[in-house]
Amino acid sequence: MAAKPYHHGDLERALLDAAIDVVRSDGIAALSLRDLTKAVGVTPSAAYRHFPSRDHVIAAVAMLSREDLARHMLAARDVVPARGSAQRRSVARFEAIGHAYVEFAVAHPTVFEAAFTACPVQLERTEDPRAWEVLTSAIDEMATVGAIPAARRKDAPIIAWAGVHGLANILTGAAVPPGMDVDGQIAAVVKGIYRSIS
Amino acid sequence: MAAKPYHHGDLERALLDAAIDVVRSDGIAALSLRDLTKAVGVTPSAAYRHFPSRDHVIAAVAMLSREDLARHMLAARDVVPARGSAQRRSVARFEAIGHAYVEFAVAHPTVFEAAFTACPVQLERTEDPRAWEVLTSAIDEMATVGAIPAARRKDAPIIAWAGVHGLANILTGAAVPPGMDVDGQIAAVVKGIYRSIS
DNA sequence: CTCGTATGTGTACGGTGTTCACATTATCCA
DNA sequence: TGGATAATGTGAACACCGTACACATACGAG
Repeated sequence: MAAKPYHHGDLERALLDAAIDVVRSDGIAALSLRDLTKAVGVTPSAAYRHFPSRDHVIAAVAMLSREDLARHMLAARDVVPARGSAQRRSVARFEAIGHAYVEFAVAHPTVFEAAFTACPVQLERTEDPRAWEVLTSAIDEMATVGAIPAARRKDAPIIAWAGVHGLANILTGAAVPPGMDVDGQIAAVVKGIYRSIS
Repeated sequence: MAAKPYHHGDLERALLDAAIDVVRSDGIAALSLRDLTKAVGVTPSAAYRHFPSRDHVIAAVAMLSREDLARHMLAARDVVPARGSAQRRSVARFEAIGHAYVEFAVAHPTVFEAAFTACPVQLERTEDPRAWEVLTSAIDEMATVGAIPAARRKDAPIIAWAGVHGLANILTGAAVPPGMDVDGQIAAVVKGIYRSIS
């Protein structure tokens, strides 16, 4: 094995992995190109062979974080038991998705923050799962099965999205008193959303 | 008049004003101490006589932005006509507050972003209006007048807050298609919130 | 009037993103 | 197989940033 090959092999992937580590532990604001390249054992300039600017790597980890969130939602949805009526089951799947959204944010606040960070650079989107589509498809399920009235179907996605996204932002914000019943508030909001669209 | 007095007079206020201007035009991320002090006509070090660090001025403009938002909500609430039943009126005031919250975010996205920016420094709060209290007091109004059932009063604040805050975050985020009916979505969410808590 | 204190200046340090000429390695084509 | 050519990493440099510290200046109380 060569002690230090001149070429790294897959520097882009290594930089993104290091970036995700930084985001997980210290948040997206602590992301520095120089630290990343140092962690990977490479010169700062080397990063520019793979990313046009720091904003582009931020955009990349934001997209990866969003996919991570979407995967958590899918996993939570697919784990609800297939018992009960079709209506009750579709509602249970929808509520599982809502819980997963907020719980992911509470469990990994820095990743959630990174996922929706406002970055001046836009990335062409991939084919990976997106949270919005997971949520709307669950709503479509409820609609076709009759768990929510057809008249509510049009506004249901934005109502549901706003509810879970808002709660997630609030709970990941600074001022969350230690004694607060987080699970209770999540349940209240998710139930409230269903009440609003049914 | 002295051309350039050695002492500025009220540098703290001047720095905050300049900071608010920067946030309004370029967002909180573009806030630089050196730019601020240059705009005011003073040396960078001078800022440290009034703020311990850049994070403290960010925290200060965040607080000012939140107060700005709260004032908009109050103004919108106090402008609803005093006609109709007490119940209808309390609901109209509540809905006006919700609309004002989201519309402020859409009209001044950079200020809204600054208002809820996660800053590592905490400021002791002032006696100025706070959005959360404006919203909960409107809910209390509805409850005492009978516009919403007493059983829903406990969870109503977090449901309402999550809804408007989430929608505001979504609409100020990057991907808002140009043809989207923003006003329609605001109305849908505000109506949905009331449906959820009534 | 004088002295202490508040406020602004000048200079400097370490860190950052970014650029560019150059060195090195991989790849492909004759 | 060998040699051009593209891909990738290096090193030094630039401009900018937040911050610290010694010093200069102005205000206010006694």
